[in-house]
Amino acid sequence: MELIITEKDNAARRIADILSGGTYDSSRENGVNVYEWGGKRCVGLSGHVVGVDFPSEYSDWRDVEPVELIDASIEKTATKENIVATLRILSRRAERVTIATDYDREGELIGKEAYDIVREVDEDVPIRRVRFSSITENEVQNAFDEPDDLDFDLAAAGEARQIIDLIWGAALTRFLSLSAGQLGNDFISVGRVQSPTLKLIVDREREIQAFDAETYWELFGDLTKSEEDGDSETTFEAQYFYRDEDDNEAERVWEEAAADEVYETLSSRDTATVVDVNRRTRTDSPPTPFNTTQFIRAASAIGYSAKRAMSIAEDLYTAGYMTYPRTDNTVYPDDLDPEELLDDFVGHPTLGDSAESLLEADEIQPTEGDEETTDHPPIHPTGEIPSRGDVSDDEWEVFELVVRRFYATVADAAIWEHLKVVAEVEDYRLKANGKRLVEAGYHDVYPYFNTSENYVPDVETGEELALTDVECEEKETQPPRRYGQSRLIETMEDLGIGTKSTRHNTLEKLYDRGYIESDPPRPTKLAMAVVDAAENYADRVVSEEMTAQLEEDMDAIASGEATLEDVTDESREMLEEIFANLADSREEIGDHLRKSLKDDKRLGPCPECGEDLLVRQSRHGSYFIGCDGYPDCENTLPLPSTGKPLILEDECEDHGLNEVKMLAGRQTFVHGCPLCKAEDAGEGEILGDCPDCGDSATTESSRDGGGETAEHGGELAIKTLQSGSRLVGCTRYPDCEYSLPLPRRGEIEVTDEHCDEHELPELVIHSGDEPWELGCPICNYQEFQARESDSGSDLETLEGVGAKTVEKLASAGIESLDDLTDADPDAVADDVDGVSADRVRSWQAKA
DNA sequence: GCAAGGTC
Repeated sequence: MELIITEKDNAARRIADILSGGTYDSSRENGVNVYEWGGKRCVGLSGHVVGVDFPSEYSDWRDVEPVELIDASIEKTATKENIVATLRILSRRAERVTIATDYDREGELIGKEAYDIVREVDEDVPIRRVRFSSITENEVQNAFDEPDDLDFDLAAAGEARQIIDLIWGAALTRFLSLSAGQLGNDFISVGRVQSPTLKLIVDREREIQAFDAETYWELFGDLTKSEEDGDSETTFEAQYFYRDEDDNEAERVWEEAAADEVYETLSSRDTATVVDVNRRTRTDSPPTPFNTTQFIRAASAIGYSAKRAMSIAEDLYTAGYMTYPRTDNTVYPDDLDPEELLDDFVGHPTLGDSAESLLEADEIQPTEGDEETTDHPPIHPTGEIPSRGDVSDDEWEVFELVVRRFYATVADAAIWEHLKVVAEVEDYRLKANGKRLVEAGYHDVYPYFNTSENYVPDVETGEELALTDVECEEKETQPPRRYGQSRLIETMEDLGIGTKSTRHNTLEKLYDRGYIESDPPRPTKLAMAVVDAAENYADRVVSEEMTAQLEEDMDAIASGEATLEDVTDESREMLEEIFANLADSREEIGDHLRKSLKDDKRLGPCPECGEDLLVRQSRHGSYFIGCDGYPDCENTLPLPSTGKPLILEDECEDHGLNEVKMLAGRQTFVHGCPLCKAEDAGEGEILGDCPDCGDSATTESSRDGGGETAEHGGELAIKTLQSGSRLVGCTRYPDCEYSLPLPRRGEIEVTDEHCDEHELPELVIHSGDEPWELGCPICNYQEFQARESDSGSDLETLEGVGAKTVEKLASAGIESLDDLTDADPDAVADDVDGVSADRVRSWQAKA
């Protein structure tokens, strides 16, 4: 029996299909698909099925000095146990093993990992390697006709990367996290790829912060050509320009006096003389085939985030509509026949016309990009077309983009005609740039690029044009723009950091770690501090140089010029040096990081004590705003219970607090100034005297001869607790614990109507469509208690048991705590929907 | 609970 191992299930199935001529049987072992035919079995891994890590004695961050990780041993452990187990079982019965993982460095390492697993089971079984760059009949057959051996040097190059990434990443991450006391979920991470990416964002932010706007002026005027018939005329806009010291054309005038002078001259005249007409045609070549980065860029131009674009591409790939979405290749393989692929679209209601028009060309010659790799073909449609009902609108839109990009790569160039007209008024010149799309070429089949024209009429040198509407606009230079996600991914590719499969994930990681926010991403104070610290003490890890050097070293290992040990030893030494310098600065770095973490949570001054108001999280995970002066100042403000708060740059004019946005995926919304919101919600509003300790109560007790509490008379106010729940409580809390419950959601309106009995205002809750009249909070609470005692059940005294659950339990014959303690938990779980046996046991324990 | 790289 021959065992064929591929990198992923999808590849296993397609190879089985090709080699068996479609006659394979499939079965599942340990949840892993196995394809079988004529003495062969084919199984797909899921990328890496083993990973590197330190032995368990290093796993407690506080017990281990980060520097110790540098020389710690490194283990390989199974990360996909079911797949590893399946591989072991299948290897036992194999007489030959063929490794058919992807044809790139990481594929070689994944192949080596499979090799090691097979070797543990069988020392002697022959193991060979096949390589193909696309899973097509030809390529796969050829690869299996000419099998090769695993390239252990290439795999070792990949292993060196794993080791270096782990040691540097883990040691520095732990150092920063420990120095700032940020453990658990909020650790401060550093890595060879994420940190240089973060530095890109931080550097741009520094430029923006250091930017000083400068004022300049630009002048415009309308030129009009009257046609010969005298009836029609054409007006177009022209802009003033001059020659700067380097003899380049410049439009911006930096001095107001100079701008005024030009303005005066231009507006005093009503004609301008054409002094130059320049006409040229420009060829606009069709775009090259999609690699991952260019695909993400194009998808982002039509509104998809990098993450969303990749996720849709993944789905379309799995469904068989397009090729593998993770590729660096921009050159179609020889065995892609463009005509054949176009044929697949002929007759399609929306995609057919373009395909048919492309097929009319005499010769079809696809464009090529600069990068030709062996791993996968550029992203292109497979020729399988989903029906509109099979895919979502988003999926269809992305699919159409991929199809049309393929169309574009086999289409003709477009031709533009540019017409530049220069007209003179005394010594001042005005220019107009016209452009016209003469041949639409590929734009006809790929409508994603801007093809807007700017019409400038045909004029001749010496012609007089009417000059009107001269304007002088005062403008300011703008700071550089933040990188957008797709621009970042492109820049990462240019710098050689990350891979086609990981770049978009790296951005997600930076969001998750609290380093960047919003889109385009803006770095947090923490991010600025982390980059600062790394620049000062470990600048290698925030520089793309580290990757460039690593690539060189990996090439040396792959070619046999160096060994894995040479490279990793040298890397360890460099990190040792870094730690030698870090040792004395631990506290200083920690202080800076901690301060920055606080800055990221700061909203502004507390209105009660002047310290800072900070976003905090309760033990239950809900967010609220608390004062940095706590426990001296107990001021808190509520935040909505949905989403994660993001502090915006905008400040509230009334309170000087930053506004807050709640991030909750599609339900994201701007909450605004939390103090305004709290005031709107009636927060802190005094409703009346406290019945337990207020004036009216005191009056009664004074009749009894007491009365010493008169000056401390408590009042009832609306309060929001840290957990987000609201209540009417006494202002003398904690001395007086009187409280009444309020609903968790909705805005509370305090009306002018008062309850006769309790002299408290009636409340109305606004949530959803219908306002709900809660009435006097005391009456409301009394009614609630009455209902509860009516239900006659003591079950509701259990934590987490509401009226609905009581009803459900009653229908199963459980009407009291006694019934519950006698019941069999499993039987209750069977009878009552949404109640587990464990939950019943926990009730029984409490009861 | 660390990295980056595969894959889902």
